[in-house]
Amino acid sequence: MNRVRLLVLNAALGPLDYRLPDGVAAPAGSVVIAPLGPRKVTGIVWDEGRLPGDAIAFERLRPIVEVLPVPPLPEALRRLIEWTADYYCAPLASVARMALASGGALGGPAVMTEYRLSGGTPERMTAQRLAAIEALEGEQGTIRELAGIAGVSEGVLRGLVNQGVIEPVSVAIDRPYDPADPDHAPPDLSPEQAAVAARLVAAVRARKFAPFLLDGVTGSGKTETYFEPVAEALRCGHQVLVLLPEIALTENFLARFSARFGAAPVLWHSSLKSTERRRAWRAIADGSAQVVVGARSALFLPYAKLGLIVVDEAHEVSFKQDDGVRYNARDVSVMRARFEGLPVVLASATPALESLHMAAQGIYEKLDLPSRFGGASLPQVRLIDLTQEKPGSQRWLAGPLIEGLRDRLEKGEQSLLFLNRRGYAPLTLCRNCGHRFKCPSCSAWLVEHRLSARLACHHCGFETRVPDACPECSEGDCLVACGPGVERIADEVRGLFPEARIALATSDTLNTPERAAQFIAEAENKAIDIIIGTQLVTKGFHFPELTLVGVVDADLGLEGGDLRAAERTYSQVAQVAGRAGRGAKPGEVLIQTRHPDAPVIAALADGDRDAFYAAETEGRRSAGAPPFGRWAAIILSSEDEKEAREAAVRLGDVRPRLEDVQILGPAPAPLALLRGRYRYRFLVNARRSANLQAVLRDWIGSVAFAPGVRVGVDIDPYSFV
DNA sequence: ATTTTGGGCACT
DNA sequence: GTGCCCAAAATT
Repeated sequence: MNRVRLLVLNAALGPLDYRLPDGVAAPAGSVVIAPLGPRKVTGIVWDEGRLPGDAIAFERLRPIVEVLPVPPLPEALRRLIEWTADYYCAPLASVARMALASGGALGGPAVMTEYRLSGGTPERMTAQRLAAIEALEGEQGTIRELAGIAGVSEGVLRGLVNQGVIEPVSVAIDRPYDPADPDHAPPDLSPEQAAVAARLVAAVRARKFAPFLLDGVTGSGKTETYFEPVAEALRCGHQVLVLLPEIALTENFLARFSARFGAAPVLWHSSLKSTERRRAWRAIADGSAQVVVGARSALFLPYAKLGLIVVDEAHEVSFKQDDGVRYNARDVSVMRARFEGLPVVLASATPALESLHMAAQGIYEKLDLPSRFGGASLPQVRLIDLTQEKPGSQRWLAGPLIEGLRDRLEKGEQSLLFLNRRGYAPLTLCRNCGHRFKCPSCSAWLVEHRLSARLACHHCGFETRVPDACPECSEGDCLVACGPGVERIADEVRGLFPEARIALATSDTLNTPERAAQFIAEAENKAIDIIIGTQLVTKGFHFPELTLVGVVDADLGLEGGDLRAAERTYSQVAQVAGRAGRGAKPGEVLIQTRHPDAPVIAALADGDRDAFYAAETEGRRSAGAPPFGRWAAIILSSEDEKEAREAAVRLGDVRPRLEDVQILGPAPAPLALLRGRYRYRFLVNARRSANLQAVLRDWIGSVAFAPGVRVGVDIDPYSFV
């Protein structure tokens, strides 16, 4: 019986049965077009018996329209899609959509028409035609290209096409990628690196599930080390996926990759143009893309013959996707490796507590790189107690930090100031009436950006010009900036050291690969004295002349009190501190704080990572937080405040009463208004004995919500907004 | 999600 | 009866 069950790519529809026309084959995983009412939808043929649904009489089934000319999604990927949907309480269709992330690639190889001589002769020969025929011997290209080669007009060639002297040929638009050579430039590894590399190379050869935690201090050469198993996978003819947290700033990584393998990797990220996306998707699906370097969305692509996954900077919170399907690419990577039977390497200088716990349990194999490459030493860390060393009014740099900057300027060395706050000031108010500038569709202040003369909401992208007068009281020249952003710190540094060459490094200033490359080139050529940056500068950079790192406000990340605040602060500061002293000269790190005794800050000062992890582990254990228990957030949102509140109350009324699941809420979410939607939140804490997902599905499924209400489930939430 | 259907209601 | 609006049902 040629009946197939389709997973249609529409989150609101269940699985649907169709008929396969006689003579049409569509094994599980095939991507097809099916009729749905008057429309057509894309669907994936799913394994028999794995999608629930009542069998419809065969006579009533409509036939599939078309089987698309792409390889069927492999079995391991189908299992991964099922696991992800189940674990993160997301619709299967939403997860499957991520695998088919390129609509354009599904239509088959994109072709264009080129032309070449057919060997015939025209009825009427002219001088120009003769010249063209002689010049084009052995050439092939578009009419425009051939006209250029032959030195005749396009009209002459079109005439020859009409005569059949020049014939059209279809060629694929998507050119193959340059091949990567595993033996292009083998590195000179330290014995420590070589031992780790050898272990990983052996795992690649074995080609079975093997999770590794590569724990290496900043500057230990993790990248060069994991390039060796990448090379081995290439020798075996397998594909490699390298996940990076921020694809925006990969210049440094790409340069190192090209130097090692003699070719650029295949890139995958959300801002690929549709033609690049199609080319990459097809190469990934047919196996010709050897090494894919991508953001988290590259994880669900249909690799034809994957042999290794590397998650670099695996502790990074940006691996947690917070819109659409809320998955953690670090965790899903391990699951993909399990379904595919592959080694997976989680690399980090400050691993997530969960990862260390898995290693301690023997589930992950831990590989250590405890010393810096080339004999460089780890930087000296010193705290500046802001309650003792007070910066001036409307100033944010304390005396010792200013002295440190002056010292480096005099020695011709570089400094880096880190503050994780874009813009000039996080809050603007009117001195006259106290009006505060607030986003119209979020409960958040507007952040002043002087470089663009705008007030911007960092949550929804709302922007407005900085007004001349207060919109509330109409008083002119009355706006006051409150608090510092990196732009304001740059102003302060400029005032202190007018002669210093200063660079702002934020997602606003380094928003294109060209600008990022230029920044890196200038920093490497010592054309910059002081770098002032956000989050963006905490990872990946290697500037040998950088000897001072100043953390402007180490307490910033501790505010808000979310579950991972301490860990995030620790890894952020440790990572940015790791930028110092990577060359021959030793580095120094100055951390400004109002809480020098807080366990995180003290651990950073002492360089005592184990103490921090031990304290954090105990905190997590007593809070029932991962890895000892599990958290989930449920967000109910609606454009109508009352509708959202009523939905939350109704859900709260039918909450399950279970011994091992505790439910807090509903309460207005920390961002009670986001992008024009009012939000209420439940927090769910479950012991490991509970089947958290099943409890949530039953609970939420028992309530019928108003049409305007959206229900979002966030398993293992990171962002608590 | 998108399209079709059908009920209720005002108007001719 | 007819047109119109909105909610509910169906889509395989």
